[in-house]
Amino acid sequence: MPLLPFHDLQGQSEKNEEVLSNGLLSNKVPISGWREEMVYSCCCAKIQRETKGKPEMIDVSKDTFEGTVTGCVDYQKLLNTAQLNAVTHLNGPHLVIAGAGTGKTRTLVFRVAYLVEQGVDPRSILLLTFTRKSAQEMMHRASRILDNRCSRVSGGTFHSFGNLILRKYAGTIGYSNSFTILDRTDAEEVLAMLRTELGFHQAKTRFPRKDALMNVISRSVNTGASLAEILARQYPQYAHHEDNVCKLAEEYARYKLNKSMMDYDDLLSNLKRLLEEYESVRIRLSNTYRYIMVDEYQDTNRLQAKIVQLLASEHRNVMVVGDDSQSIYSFRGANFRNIMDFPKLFPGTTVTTLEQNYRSTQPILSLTNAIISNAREKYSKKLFSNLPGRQKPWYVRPKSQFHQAELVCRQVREFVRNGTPLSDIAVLFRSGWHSNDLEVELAAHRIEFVKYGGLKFVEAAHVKDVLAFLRVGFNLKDAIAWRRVLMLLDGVGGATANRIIRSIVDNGHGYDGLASGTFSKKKYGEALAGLRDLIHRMNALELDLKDEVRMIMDFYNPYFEGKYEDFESRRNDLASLVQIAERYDSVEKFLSDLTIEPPEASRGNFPGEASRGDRLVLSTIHSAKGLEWEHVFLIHLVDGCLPSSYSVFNPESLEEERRLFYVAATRARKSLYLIAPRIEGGNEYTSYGGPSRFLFEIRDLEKLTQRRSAQ
DNA sequence: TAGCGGCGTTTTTTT
DNA sequence: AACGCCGCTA
Repeated sequence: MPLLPFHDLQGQSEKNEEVLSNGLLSNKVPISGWREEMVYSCCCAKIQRETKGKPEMIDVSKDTFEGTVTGCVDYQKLLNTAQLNAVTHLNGPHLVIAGAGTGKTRTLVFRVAYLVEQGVDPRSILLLTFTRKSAQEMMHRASRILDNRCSRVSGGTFHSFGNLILRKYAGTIGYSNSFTILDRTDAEEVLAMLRTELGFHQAKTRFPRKDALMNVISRSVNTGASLAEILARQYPQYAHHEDNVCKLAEEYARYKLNKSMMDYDDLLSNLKRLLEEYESVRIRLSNTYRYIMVDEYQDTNRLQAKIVQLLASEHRNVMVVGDDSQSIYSFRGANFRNIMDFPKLFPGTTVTTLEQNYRSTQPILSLTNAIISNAREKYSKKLFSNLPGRQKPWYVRPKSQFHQAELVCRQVREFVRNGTPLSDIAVLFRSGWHSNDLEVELAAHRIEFVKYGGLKFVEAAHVKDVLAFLRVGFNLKDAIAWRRVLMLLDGVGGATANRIIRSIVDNGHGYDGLASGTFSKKKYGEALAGLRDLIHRMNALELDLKDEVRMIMDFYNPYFEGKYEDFESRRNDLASLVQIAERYDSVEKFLSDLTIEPPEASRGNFPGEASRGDRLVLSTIHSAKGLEWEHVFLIHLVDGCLPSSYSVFNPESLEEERRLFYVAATRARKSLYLIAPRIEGGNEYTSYGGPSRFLFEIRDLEKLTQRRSAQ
């Protein structure tokens, strides 16, 4: 079953529960749960509880607690002073600066429980997190501390929240509520089309490429800076195209509105516009969500901050949590200074700083402190740990990438032999493809793994093909999906696709435009008729989504086999897609979820059930955010990889690369491997070969790490 | 004019 | 693996 992140409050207030204007419930409903009957015996990792007479062991190592049979959660015993201070903060703005591993999530989880225990309606708590998964996990953990009421908290990402609200209020801002969502590639495609249509591509001097255009426009939306400013700062070589870039941006906005499409940024900017321009909506939403919490606040941008401010306008109950040292999303317009500006946005903010680390041993912490101490700008926190363990991080320099892979495989096996589950070991790297050679080696050693980050399976061409069929059925005007579908047909290229789309969308013929006389005589006429038939069948009946997808697969199959040489291996992804579709009953939710919050595993891993097994974790550092493992390998610690060669000419992005290194190293609980292979084949631009400059700059590297030969 | 296949280049990170 | 560029063919 798809876990839908938000519970919608409107009209759902339950009997016996009246939500008062302060967000508290007037009647506390007696909880029917295990809490009253549990017999507990608490130890470090497990407690035994008894539900209706059946004993059951549950692992609460992350949220160990000692409840009393009748009473409440004993917060004082379970939290340190700083955490307790944040958790029991009730009203007004509050900022939590939480260093890596200091119990940030734990604090949020307990605060949810605390609020609920104080009688706050869980549905009026809005928990905005970086991924849907972390929201779910937090609610789950809160449910275990208190009871099931906690699972009714509203939670998810800014984008999914935007989608939820906009599906309801699209009409208010002049949009159709059956809008489709463009992912990054789709959005760039639109820009490329418009650029050609406006004739900008044949300018005397080179006009920006589609990805650069998207960067500029997106950055402007997310930071509030003008296109001109961003062009001047980031792309001075295109500054003279300013007028046309502005025209293109306007055209792009108009196009999306006309065609009922929103890109990722629109989910935020339209939400902001809705809240800003329609007071009654703002008041209603603000009264619905009386307690707002934002996780990973260091990675939010100005637009998101503004949304939080508007949502909180009626009560100012906002708690944000973050760590400026872990800000790694500046390419999305985030700025670590945002977190420091929070008190300015909300005068009267109180602050808690969490400094005791509960994750890593002191030797690991000493190294990570040394890494971040080289940051140009930071707000000082001094992390300390009381965890036992004297093992220093290892520093290894294998002879080649191959030796690096060998080393990891061997060491992983060793850990497994000593009883560590594979899933408690991770290999982290800067870019998706850095693990390519390792993946081959792992397969040879028969070590199973899941990979996070890099090319996601929803981004694979064949999966996008299938989704495009659903999209044109859902939103007739989705020209990008039309293009994709039409160009599958023999004899149809970009130009013909455009003509057909014009007939469907602009001439108002609708789906019957596919069968118009001009096209039916062409060699693709028959294929078009088949397509029209498919869409009619899809939309006419009350079909299950699953059946729609099956029909699409049947139609698509011959094109699929013709288009991809390796179609046999790609078929797995399509099977996964069908599996996921089975969990949904609405096309809209299926499409939105896949676009906004796709299954996080990459292509080739079966998303969903299959990924639950005990597997080694491979992940980009970005995707490893917020997670931790017993043993962590950091591979490709080579200049040009980390820091990325793209960042080395810009001091600010270089600083961010250092924070990335810091985030990666702070994921480890017991052991950490820094691996810097000698890499052949670098050029003067990438400057591959040497160990990362971030290693050289650590003053006591020799003391803080142990050298180890790769053999 | 449009479609299409071949070839070389290039890969940051993500909602 | 995907994109841009080029030249061949209908």
